[in-house]
Amino acid sequence: MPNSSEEIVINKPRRRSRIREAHENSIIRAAEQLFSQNGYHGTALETIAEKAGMSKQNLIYYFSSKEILYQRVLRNILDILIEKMTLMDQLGETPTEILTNYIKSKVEISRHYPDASKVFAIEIINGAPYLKKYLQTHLTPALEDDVKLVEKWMAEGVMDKIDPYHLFFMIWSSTQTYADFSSQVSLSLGKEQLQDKDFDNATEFLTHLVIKGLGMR
Amino acid sequence: MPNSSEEIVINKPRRRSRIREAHENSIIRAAEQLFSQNGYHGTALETIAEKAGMSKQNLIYYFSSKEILYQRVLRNILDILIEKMTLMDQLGETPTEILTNYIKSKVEISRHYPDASKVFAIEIINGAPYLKKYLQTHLTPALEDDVKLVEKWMAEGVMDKIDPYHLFFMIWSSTQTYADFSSQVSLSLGKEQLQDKDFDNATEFLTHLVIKGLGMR
DNA sequence: CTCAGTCATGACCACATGGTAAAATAAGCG
DNA sequence: CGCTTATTTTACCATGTGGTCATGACTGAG
Repeated sequence: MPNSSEEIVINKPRRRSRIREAHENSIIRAAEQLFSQNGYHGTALETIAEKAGMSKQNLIYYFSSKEILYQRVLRNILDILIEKMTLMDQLGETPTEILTNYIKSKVEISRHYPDASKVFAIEIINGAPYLKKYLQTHLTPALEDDVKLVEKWMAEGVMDKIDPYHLFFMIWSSTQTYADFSSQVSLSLGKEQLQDKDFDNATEFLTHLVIKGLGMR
Repeated sequence: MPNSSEEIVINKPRRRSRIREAHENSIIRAAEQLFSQNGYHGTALETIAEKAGMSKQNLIYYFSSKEILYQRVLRNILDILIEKMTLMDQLGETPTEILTNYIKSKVEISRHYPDASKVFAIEIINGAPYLKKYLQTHLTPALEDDVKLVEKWMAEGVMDKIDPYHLFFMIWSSTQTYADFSSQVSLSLGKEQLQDKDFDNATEFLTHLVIKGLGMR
């Protein structure tokens, strides 16, 4: 139980000021967008600062180095991805429902966090220098669990016997493509930008393909 | 009709010397690898030159600017991609055979040109600043033809009625992922590097999924 | 009011890097 | 050999940019 207020307040509570919170957010948003368009080295701190509405020096006040800012951007999207990355976390009773919701979740991420998703993708393409360790400790174990679950389903005869790993690779890639390769996708569809309807169509198609392709239901 | 030989030979034939050919090749190889790992801005000309075994100034002698070199790298992989990009070009009599070979071709590209594929991917992620026009004039029309072919198959009842565009997006993304996201894939599989067997498994899985998922055969 | 800590700006610099200019050397060819 | 063209090297520079330093302005709690 807390003591009387004036007691051992050695470390000042130093609450995150509202200004700091707001500015860090706008910096991260700006950084996501610029990093995703021009890459890490192709983006100048001054450009980010400008987009976030402040001076470069002020930006450095909030993020003491470019690398730290970059890692923060990566970390942000990773938290989102990890959270929805596991089959277990999906609502649904039957395997079909679970898989359906899994696909849906991943398309949603592409729809709502396209810039961050692109930064993540580039990082992976570059060989995941910053993320390798984190992926090993967080993503891989979660994937193992999911694989086991799928194998259980296969043993129970509710789906075809296939290589579960490649199933996940396929779902990851074909859902993320609506963020990462959106320029190619929208170009192919003859649109300036992807609409909600397009994401829905994607979800529907992928669900159909996976469920039927695995002989489920 | 040509006159006697010594007359108007203003433009010398100037055949591509063997040295030039060889050096340009090694430069492009080095550039592919470095661009794919560090991006355009993250790669110094001097680093490329070093990897190609020559001085920076000599590299500039062969490629007069960094941008020109980059476009050449892009152009190279694009030519390969475009060549195999169309369903029409696939061998095979039946729709099933054609689709199977299509998937196989695309996985082969990921297997054999991983670096170039990554450079291409990053370019698309960045919004395809250099490629937009080229994609519009070359890729989109080819895709349209393929879509029409698939629609014909659907009309003939040999496959389920689905959105053909998303089918192609799915095939593109899930085959390219074995090049672009190879670091994540190999990490997930617990390997240092992908083996031939992994590519074969991927092909087999994707083929199964697509053929069965579309109700073909 | 005041004053510590937060926020913001201007001046500046070290350094990497793309690119130029010119001179030197090697290769092909009559 | 002698001459032209192709290749390579040496020296150099202009620019962009990440980051430091010192200083000033603002703000809220006591």
